[in-house]
Amino acid sequence: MSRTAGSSGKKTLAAIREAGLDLIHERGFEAVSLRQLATRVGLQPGSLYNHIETKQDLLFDLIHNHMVTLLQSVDAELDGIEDPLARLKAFIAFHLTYHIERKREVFIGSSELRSLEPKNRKKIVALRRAYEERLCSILERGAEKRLFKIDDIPVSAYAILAMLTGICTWYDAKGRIDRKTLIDIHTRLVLQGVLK
Amino acid sequence: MSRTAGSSGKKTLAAIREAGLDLIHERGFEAVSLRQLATRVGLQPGSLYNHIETKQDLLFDLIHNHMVTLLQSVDAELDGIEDPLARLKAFIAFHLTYHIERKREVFIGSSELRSLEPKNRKKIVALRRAYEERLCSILERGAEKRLFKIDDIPVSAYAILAMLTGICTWYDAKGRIDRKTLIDIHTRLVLQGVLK
DNA sequence: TATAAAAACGATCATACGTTCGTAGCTTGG
DNA sequence: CCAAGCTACGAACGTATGATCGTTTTTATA
Repeated sequence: MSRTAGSSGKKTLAAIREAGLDLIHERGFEAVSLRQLATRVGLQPGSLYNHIETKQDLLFDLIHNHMVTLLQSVDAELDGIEDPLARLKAFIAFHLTYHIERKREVFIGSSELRSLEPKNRKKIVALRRAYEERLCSILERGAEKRLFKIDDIPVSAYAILAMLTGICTWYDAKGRIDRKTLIDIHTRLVLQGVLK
Repeated sequence: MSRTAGSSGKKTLAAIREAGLDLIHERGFEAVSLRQLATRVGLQPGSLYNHIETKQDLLFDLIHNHMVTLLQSVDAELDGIEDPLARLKAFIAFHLTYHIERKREVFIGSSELRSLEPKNRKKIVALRRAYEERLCSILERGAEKRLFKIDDIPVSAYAILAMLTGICTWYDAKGRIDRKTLIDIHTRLVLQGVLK
Protein backbone atom coordinates (compact mmCIF):
# COMPACT_ATOMS: atom_id res chain seq x y z
CA MET A 1 0.00 0.00 0.00
CA SER A 2 0.86 3.65 -0.04
CA ARG A 3 -0.69 7.08 0.31
CA THR A 4 -4.47 6.91 0.78
CA ALA A 5 -6.74 8.71 -1.64
CA GLY A 6 -8.10 11.96 -0.23
CA SER A 7 -5.55 12.21 2.54
CA SER A 8 -4.35 15.65 3.56
CA GLY A 9 -1.82 16.64 6.18
CA LYS A 10 -3.91 19.33 7.82
CA LYS A 11 -6.96 17.15 8.22
CA THR A 12 -4.97 14.23 9.54
CA LEU A 13 -3.14 16.33 12.10
CA ALA A 14 -6.43 17.79 13.29
CA ALA A 15 -7.84 14.29 13.61
CA ILE A 16 -4.79 13.17 15.57
CA ARG A 17 -5.16 16.13 17.93
CA GLU A 18 -8.85 15.47 18.43
CA ALA A 19 -8.39 11.75 19.02
CA GLY A 20 -5.46 12.51 21.29
CA LEU A 21 -7.61 14.78 23.47
CA ASP A 22 -10.29 12.12 23.69
CA LEU A 23 -8.00 9.24 24.48
CA ILE A 24 -5.74 11.04 26.94
CA HIS A 25 -8.79 12.41 28.71
CA GLU A 26 -10.30 8.94 28.95
CA ARG A 27 -7.27 6.88 29.88
CA GLY A 28 -4.38 9.20 30.70
CA PHE A 29 -1.33 9.99 28.64
CA GLU A 30 0.83 7.10 29.76
CA ALA A 31 -2.01 4.66 29.29
CA VAL A 32 -2.62 5.68 25.69
CA SER A 33 -0.51 3.84 23.14
CA LEU A 34 0.28 5.22 19.75
CA ARG A 35 -1.34 2.12 18.35
CA GLN A 36 -4.64 3.03 19.99
CA LEU A 37 -4.28 6.56 18.75
CA ALA A 38 -3.50 5.41 15.22
CA THR A 39 -6.47 3.04 15.23
CA ARG A 40 -8.80 5.80 16.37
CA VAL A 41 -7.59 8.05 13.57
CA GLY A 42 -7.59 5.26 11.03
CA LEU A 43 -3.86 5.03 10.43
CA GLN A 44 -0.99 2.67 10.93
CA PRO A 45 1.13 3.53 13.98
CA GLY A 46 4.14 4.56 11.95
CA SER A 47 2.12 7.01 9.90
CA LEU A 48 1.59 9.20 12.94
CA TYR A 49 5.18 10.24 12.58
CA ASN A 50 4.38 12.11 9.40
CA HIS A 51 2.54 14.59 11.66
CA ILE A 52 4.08 14.52 15.12
CA GLU A 53 7.65 14.49 16.31
CA THR A 54 7.15 12.22 19.30
CA LYS A 55 4.40 11.21 21.67
CA GLN A 56 5.76 13.74 24.16
CA ASP A 57 5.57 16.47 21.54
CA LEU A 58 1.93 15.73 20.90
CA LEU A 59 1.12 16.11 24.59
CA PHE A 60 2.98 19.38 24.84
CA ASP A 61 1.32 20.65 21.68
CA LEU A 62 -2.14 19.91 23.06
CA ILE A 63 -1.54 21.53 26.44
CA HIS A 64 0.38 24.48 25.08
CA ASN A 65 -2.28 25.22 22.53
CA HIS A 66 -4.92 25.14 25.24
CA MET A 67 -3.06 27.50 27.54
CA VAL A 68 -2.27 30.05 24.87
CA THR A 69 -5.88 30.12 23.72
CA LEU A 70 -7.06 30.45 27.30
CA LEU A 71 -4.89 33.49 27.91
CA GLN A 72 -5.86 35.17 24.68
CA SER A 73 -9.54 34.55 25.37
CA VAL A 74 -9.56 35.89 28.89
CA ASP A 75 -7.78 39.04 27.81
CA ALA A 76 -10.24 39.55 24.98
CA GLU A 77 -13.12 38.99 27.37
CA LEU A 78 -11.94 41.42 30.02
CA ASP A 79 -10.81 44.07 27.58
CA GLY A 80 -12.48 47.40 28.19
CA ILE A 81 -14.04 46.50 31.54
CA GLU A 82 -12.71 48.85 34.17
CA ASP A 83 -14.68 48.36 37.35
CA PRO A 84 -13.11 45.59 39.47
CA LEU A 85 -16.48 44.13 40.45
CA ALA A 86 -17.58 43.96 36.83
CA ARG A 87 -14.21 42.47 35.89
CA LEU A 88 -14.55 39.82 38.59
CA LYS A 89 -18.04 38.91 37.42
CA ALA A 90 -16.84 38.72 33.84
CA PHE A 91 -13.90 36.59 34.88
CA ILE A 92 -16.11 34.13 36.73
CA ALA A 93 -18.54 33.80 33.84
CA PHE A 94 -15.72 33.45 31.34
CA HIS A 95 -13.81 30.89 33.36
CA LEU A 96 -16.85 28.71 33.94
CA THR A 97 -18.05 28.86 30.35
CA TYR A 98 -14.64 28.29 28.84
CA HIS A 99 -13.79 25.40 31.13
CA ILE A 100 -17.13 23.69 30.77
CA GLU A 101 -16.67 23.68 27.03
CA ARG A 102 -13.18 22.21 27.26
CA LYS A 103 -13.33 19.58 29.94
CA ARG A 104 -10.82 17.41 28.13
CA GLU A 105 -8.22 20.11 27.71
CA VAL A 106 -8.61 21.33 31.28
CA PHE A 107 -8.25 17.86 32.69
CA ILE A 108 -5.23 17.06 30.59
CA GLY A 109 -3.69 20.44 31.25
CA SER A 110 -3.67 19.87 34.97
CA SER A 111 -3.37 16.15 35.50
CA GLU A 112 -0.83 15.43 32.79
CA LEU A 113 1.63 18.15 33.67
CA ARG A 114 3.71 15.48 35.32
CA SER A 115 3.99 13.59 32.04
CA LEU A 116 5.71 16.57 30.46
CA GLU A 117 9.46 16.71 30.26
CA PRO A 118 10.83 19.35 32.66
CA LYS A 119 11.56 21.84 29.89
CA ASN A 120 8.05 21.59 28.52
CA ARG A 121 6.48 21.62 31.94
CA LYS A 122 8.19 24.87 32.83
CA LYS A 123 6.70 26.60 29.82
CA ILE A 124 3.20 25.47 30.73
CA VAL A 125 3.55 26.38 34.38
CA ALA A 126 4.61 29.87 33.34
CA LEU A 127 1.48 30.24 31.23
CA ARG A 128 -0.69 28.98 34.04
CA ARG A 129 0.88 31.44 36.41
CA ALA A 130 0.12 34.22 33.96
CA TYR A 131 -3.53 33.20 33.98
CA GLU A 132 -3.70 33.10 37.77
CA GLU A 133 -2.16 36.53 37.74
CA ARG A 134 -5.16 37.86 35.85
CA LEU A 135 -7.43 37.00 38.76
CA CYS A 136 -4.96 38.21 41.36
CA SER A 137 -4.75 41.61 39.76
CA ILE A 138 -8.54 41.92 39.70
CA LEU A 139 -8.69 41.11 43.39
CA GLU A 140 -5.88 43.53 44.08
CA ARG A 141 -7.54 46.41 42.26
CA GLY A 142 -10.79 45.69 44.06
CA ALA A 143 -9.06 45.64 47.41
CA GLU A 144 -7.28 48.92 46.68
CA LYS A 145 -10.56 50.60 45.83
CA ARG A 146 -12.06 49.20 49.05
CA LEU A 147 -14.59 47.23 47.09
CA PHE A 148 -13.31 43.87 48.26
CA LYS A 149 -12.16 42.73 51.64
CA ILE A 150 -9.68 39.92 51.22
CA ASP A 151 -7.46 38.34 53.82
CA ASP A 152 -4.85 36.98 51.46
CA ILE A 153 -5.02 37.66 47.76
CA PRO A 154 -2.98 34.77 46.34
CA VAL A 155 -4.63 32.21 48.62
CA SER A 156 -8.07 33.55 47.82
CA ALA A 157 -7.29 33.52 44.13
CA TYR A 158 -6.18 29.89 44.29
CA ALA A 159 -9.25 28.97 46.30
CA ILE A 160 -11.57 30.67 43.83
CA LEU A 161 -9.87 29.09 40.86
CA ALA A 162 -10.00 25.68 42.51
CA MET A 163 -13.70 26.10 43.12
CA LEU A 164 -14.51 27.26 39.62
CA THR A 165 -12.33 24.70 37.91
CA GLY A 166 -13.70 21.94 40.10
CA ILE A 167 -16.86 22.32 38.08
CA CYS A 168 -15.24 20.59 35.19
CA THR A 169 -14.86 17.36 37.06
CA TRP A 170 -18.56 16.81 37.44
CA TYR A 171 -20.59 19.27 35.37
CA ASP A 172 -22.81 17.61 32.84
CA ALA A 173 -24.04 19.88 30.09
CA LYS A 174 -27.15 17.72 29.76
CA GLY A 175 -27.78 17.60 33.50
CA ARG A 176 -30.30 19.15 35.83
CA ILE A 177 -28.69 22.59 35.92
CA ASP A 178 -28.38 24.92 32.97
CA ARG A 179 -25.29 26.99 32.40
CA LYS A 180 -26.70 30.32 33.46
CA THR A 181 -27.85 28.98 36.81
CA LEU A 182 -24.44 27.48 37.37
CA ILE A 183 -22.78 30.81 36.72
CA ASP A 184 -25.23 32.60 39.02
CA ILE A 185 -24.63 30.20 41.87
CA HIS A 186 -20.89 30.46 41.61
CA THR A 187 -20.88 34.20 41.15
CA ARG A 188 -22.86 34.56 44.33
CA LEU A 189 -20.59 32.17 46.21
CA VAL A 190 -17.48 34.02 45.16
CA LEU A 191 -18.80 37.54 45.60
CA GLN A 192 -20.11 36.88 49.08
CA GLY A 193 -16.73 35.55 50.02
CA VAL A 194 -14.92 38.56 48.67
CA LEU A 195 -17.13 41.63 48.88
CA LYS A 196 -16.70 44.10 51.68
CA MET B 1 19.06 -16.90 46.78
CA SER B 2 15.94 -17.36 48.84
CA ARG B 3 14.06 -15.79 51.70
CA THR B 4 15.95 -12.85 53.19
CA ALA B 5 16.78 -12.83 56.89
CA GLY B 6 14.60 -10.49 58.90
CA SER B 7 11.88 -10.32 56.28
CA SER B 8 8.31 -10.14 57.42
CA GLY B 9 5.14 -10.00 55.38
CA LYS B 10 3.57 -7.13 57.27
CA LYS B 11 6.59 -4.91 57.02
CA THR B 12 7.14 -5.64 53.34
CA LEU B 13 3.52 -4.97 52.43
CA ALA B 14 3.62 -1.71 54.32
CA ALA B 15 6.79 -0.75 52.46
CA ILE B 16 5.16 -1.64 49.14
CA ARG B 17 2.15 0.51 49.99
CA GLU B 18 4.30 3.42 51.01
CA ALA B 19 6.55 3.22 47.95
CA GLY B 20 3.46 2.79 45.81
CA LEU B 21 1.93 6.00 47.15
CA ASP B 22 5.16 7.86 46.49
CA LEU B 23 5.74 6.56 43.01
CA ILE B 24 2.16 6.81 41.78
CA HIS B 25 1.92 10.32 43.16
CA GLU B 26 5.12 11.30 41.39
CA ARG B 27 4.67 9.62 38.05
CA GLY B 28 1.12 8.31 37.79
CA PHE B 29 -0.09 4.75 38.05
CA GLU B 30 0.41 3.75 34.44
CA ALA B 31 3.87 5.26 34.37
CA VAL B 32 5.07 3.27 37.36
CA SER B 33 6.48 -0.14 36.56
CA LEU B 34 6.56 -2.99 39.02
CA ARG B 35 10.30 -3.04 38.51
CA GLN B 36 10.60 0.54 39.76
CA LEU B 37 8.36 -0.32 42.67
CA ALA B 38 10.37 -3.44 43.50
CA THR B 39 13.64 -1.52 43.32
CA ARG B 40 12.31 1.17 45.65
CA VAL B 41 11.26 -1.48 48.17
CA GLY B 42 14.43 -3.51 47.73
CA LEU B 43 12.94 -6.60 46.14
CA GLN B 44 13.00 -8.49 42.90
CA PRO B 45 9.96 -7.79 40.71
CA GLY B 46 8.53 -11.26 41.11
CA SER B 47 8.64 -11.06 44.88
CA LEU B 48 5.98 -8.36 44.89
CA TYR B 49 3.50 -11.07 44.06
CA ASN B 50 3.93 -12.59 47.49
CA HIS B 51 2.11 -9.52 48.78
CA ILE B 52 -0.16 -8.18 46.06
CA GLU B 53 -2.51 -9.89 43.66
CA THR B 54 -1.93 -7.63 40.67
CA LYS B 55 -0.83 -4.08 40.00
CA GLN B 56 -4.49 -3.12 39.68
CA ASP B 57 -5.22 -4.62 43.09
CA LEU B 58 -2.51 -2.52 44.67
CA LEU B 59 -4.02 0.65 43.26
CA PHE B 60 -7.48 -0.28 44.47
CA ASP B 61 -6.13 -1.20 47.87
CA LEU B 62 -4.44 2.19 48.24
CA ILE B 63 -7.46 4.21 47.18
CA HIS B 64 -9.98 2.11 49.03
CA ASN B 65 -7.99 2.28 52.23
CA HIS B 66 -7.81 6.06 51.90
CA MET B 67 -11.54 6.50 51.34
CA VAL B 68 -12.57 4.24 54.21
CA THR B 69 -10.26 6.02 56.60
CA LEU B 70 -11.53 9.38 55.38
CA LEU B 71 -15.13 8.44 56.09
CA GLN B 72 -14.36 7.02 59.51
CA SER B 73 -12.36 10.09 60.41
CA VAL B 74 -14.95 12.64 59.38
CA ASP B 75 -17.64 10.82 61.31
CA ALA B 76 -15.47 10.67 64.38
CA GLU B 77 -14.67 14.37 64.04
CA LEU B 78 -18.27 15.51 63.68
CA ASP B 79 -19.64 13.18 66.32
CA GLY B 80 -21.50 15.04 69.04
CA ILE B 81 -21.59 18.40 67.30
CA GLU B 82 -25.19 19.41 66.81
CA ASP B 83 -25.29 23.00 65.62
CA PRO B 84 -25.06 23.12 61.78
CA LEU B 85 -22.72 26.12 61.81
CA ALA B 86 -20.37 24.41 64.24
CA ARG B 87 -20.58 21.25 62.17
CA LEU B 88 -19.72 23.16 59.02
CA LYS B 89 -16.75 24.81 60.68
CA ALA B 90 -15.58 21.47 61.99
CA PHE B 91 -15.99 19.91 58.56
CA ILE B 92 -13.93 22.62 56.88
CA ALA B 93 -11.13 22.37 59.42
CA PHE B 94 -11.16 18.59 59.25
CA HIS B 95 -11.20 18.43 55.47
CA LEU B 96 -8.33 20.88 55.09
CA THR B 97 -6.19 19.29 57.77
CA TYR B 98 -6.80 15.75 56.62
CA HIS B 99 -6.19 16.52 52.97
CA ILE B 100 -3.10 18.58 53.57
CA GLU B 101 -1.59 15.68 55.46
CA ARG B 102 -2.38 13.21 52.69
CA LYS B 103 -1.62 14.95 49.45
CA ARG B 104 -0.46 11.74 47.83
CA GLU B 105 -3.59 9.78 48.68
CA VAL B 106 -5.90 12.62 47.67
CA PHE B 107 -4.19 13.11 44.35
CA ILE B 108 -4.17 9.41 43.57
CA GLY B 109 -7.74 9.01 44.78
CA SER B 110 -9.02 11.53 42.31
CA SER B 111 -6.70 11.43 39.32
CA GLU B 112 -6.23 7.68 39.16
CA LEU B 113 -9.87 6.71 39.34
CA ARG B 114 -9.72 6.22 35.61
CA SER B 115 -7.00 3.60 36.03
CA LEU B 116 -9.35 1.47 38.12
CA GLU B 117 -11.29 -1.33 36.53
CA PRO B 118 -14.99 -0.45 36.35
CA LYS B 119 -15.94 -2.72 39.23
CA ASN B 120 -13.34 -1.19 41.50
CA ARG B 121 -14.12 2.31 40.36
CA LYS B 122 -17.76 1.92 41.25
CA LYS B 123 -16.90 0.99 44.82
CA ILE B 124 -14.69 4.06 45.21
CA VAL B 125 -17.21 6.40 43.64
CA ALA B 126 -19.82 5.14 46.09
CA LEU B 127 -17.53 5.93 49.00
CA ARG B 128 -16.79 9.36 47.64
CA ARG B 129 -20.47 10.04 47.25
CA ALA B 130 -21.00 9.05 50.85
CA TYR B 131 -18.40 11.61 51.89
CA GLU B 132 -19.98 14.35 49.78
CA GLU B 133 -23.25 13.44 51.41
CA ARG B 134 -21.81 14.37 54.79
CA LEU B 135 -21.37 17.97 53.64
CA CYS B 136 -24.71 18.06 51.85
CA SER B 137 -26.55 17.04 54.99
CA ILE B 138 -24.82 19.73 57.01
CA LEU B 139 -25.85 22.35 54.47
CA GLU B 140 -29.35 20.94 54.44
CA ARG B 141 -29.76 21.10 58.21
CA GLY B 142 -28.41 24.62 58.22
CA ALA B 143 -30.82 25.68 55.51
CA GLU B 144 -33.75 24.11 57.33
CA LYS B 145 -32.92 26.01 60.48
CA ARG B 146 -32.63 29.21 58.43
CA LEU B 147 -28.98 29.56 59.37
CA PHE B 148 -27.76 29.22 55.81
CA LYS B 149 -29.06 30.64 52.59
CA ILE B 150 -28.10 28.34 49.76
CA ASP B 151 -29.32 28.42 46.19
CA ASP B 152 -28.57 24.83 45.35
CA ILE B 153 -27.24 22.47 47.96
CA PRO B 154 -25.52 19.82 45.81
CA VAL B 155 -23.88 22.39 43.57
CA SER B 156 -22.74 24.42 46.53
CA ALA B 157 -21.41 21.31 48.20
CA TYR B 158 -19.41 20.38 45.12
CA ALA B 159 -18.10 23.92 44.80
CA ILE B 160 -17.02 24.02 48.43
CA LEU B 161 -15.35 20.62 48.21
CA ALA B 162 -13.56 21.63 45.03
CA MET B 163 -12.28 24.76 46.69
CA LEU B 164 -11.10 23.01 49.83
CA THR B 165 -9.54 20.09 48.01
CA GLY B 166 -7.85 22.40 45.55
CA ILE B 167 -5.59 23.33 48.40
CA CYS B 168 -3.81 20.05 48.09
CA THR B 169 -2.54 20.84 44.63
CA TRP B 170 -0.44 23.73 45.79
CA TYR B 171 -0.24 23.95 49.58
CA ASP B 172 3.28 23.70 50.90
CA ALA B 173 3.51 22.86 54.58
CA LYS B 174 6.81 24.71 54.78
CA GLY B 175 5.52 27.74 52.88
CA ARG B 176 4.55 31.26 53.80
CA ILE B 177 1.20 30.40 55.34
CA ASP B 178 0.70 28.30 58.44
CA ARG B 179 -2.09 25.82 58.72
CA LYS B 180 -4.28 27.80 61.08
CA THR B 181 -4.26 30.84 58.81
CA LEU B 182 -5.17 28.65 55.88
CA ILE B 183 -8.13 27.23 57.76
CA ASP B 184 -9.25 30.70 58.82
CA ILE B 185 -9.15 32.08 55.30
CA HIS B 186 -11.12 29.21 53.87
CA THR B 187 -13.62 29.13 56.69
CA ARG B 188 -14.33 32.77 56.08
CA LEU B 189 -14.63 32.28 52.34
CA VAL B 190 -17.07 29.41 52.73
CA LEU B 191 -19.13 30.91 55.51
CA GLN B 192 -19.62 34.21 53.73
CA GLY B 193 -20.81 32.33 50.70
CA VAL B 194 -23.28 30.30 52.69
CA LEU B 195 -24.47 32.26 55.72
CA LYS B 196 -27.77 34.05 55.65
C1' DT C 1 11.93 -28.94 67.94
C1' DA C 2 9.69 -30.55 63.84
C1' DT C 3 6.96 -28.98 60.15
C1' DA C 4 4.05 -26.13 57.39
C1' DA C 5 3.78 -21.71 55.63
C1' DA C 6 5.79 -17.50 54.18
C1' DA C 7 8.83 -14.67 51.49
C1' DA C 8 12.57 -14.07 48.79
C1' DC C 9 15.43 -15.08 44.43
C1' DG C 10 16.41 -15.24 39.47
C1' DA C 11 15.03 -16.85 35.15
C1' DT C 12 11.63 -16.51 31.92
C1' DC C 13 7.17 -15.93 29.35
C1' DA C 14 4.32 -13.63 25.90
C1' DT C 15 3.05 -9.28 24.80
C1' DA C 16 3.11 -4.38 24.04
C1' DC C 17 5.57 -0.33 23.61
C1' DG C 18 7.66 4.00 20.96
C1' DT C 19 10.00 4.64 17.01
C1' DT C 20 12.43 3.90 12.40
C1' DC C 21 12.63 2.71 7.71
C1' DG C 22 12.11 1.66 2.74
C1' DT C 23 8.64 1.86 -0.48
C1' DA C 24 4.51 3.06 -3.10
C1' DG C 25 1.04 5.96 -4.73
C1' DC C 26 -1.71 10.29 -4.25
C1' DT C 27 -1.74 15.51 -4.34
C1' DT C 28 -0.33 19.78 -5.65
C1' DG C 29 2.47 23.81 -7.42
C1' DG C 30 4.66 25.57 -11.49
C1' DC D 1 0.47 17.77 -17.02
C1' DC D 2 4.59 16.50 -14.98
C1' DA D 3 7.69 16.41 -11.33
C1' DA D 4 8.49 17.10 -6.49
C1' DG D 5 7.13 16.11 -2.25
C1' DC D 6 3.75 14.65 0.85
C1' DT D 7 1.30 10.87 3.21
C1' DA D 8 0.39 6.42 4.01
C1' DC D 9 1.65 1.41 4.42
C1' DG D 10 3.64 -2.61 6.66
C1' DA D 11 7.50 -4.75 8.53
C1' DA D 12 10.73 -4.45 11.83
C1' DC D 13 13.87 -2.84 15.83
C1' DG D 14 15.24 -3.03 20.58
C1' DT D 15 13.38 -2.49 24.91
C1' DA D 16 10.21 -2.71 28.72
C1' DT D 17 6.20 -4.48 30.69
C1' DG D 18 3.06 -7.39 33.99
C1' DA D 19 3.04 -11.75 35.48
C1' DT D 20 4.43 -16.86 36.44
C1' DC D 21 7.37 -20.37 37.92
C1' DG D 22 10.31 -23.63 40.52
C1' DT D 23 13.40 -23.32 44.13
C1' DT D 24 15.44 -22.09 48.50
C1' DT D 25 15.80 -20.32 52.93
C1' DT D 26 13.70 -18.18 56.87
C1' DT D 27 9.94 -17.61 60.03
C1' DA D 28 6.23 -19.02 62.83
C1' DT D 29 3.06 -22.47 64.65
C1' DA D 30 1.85 -26.32 67.31
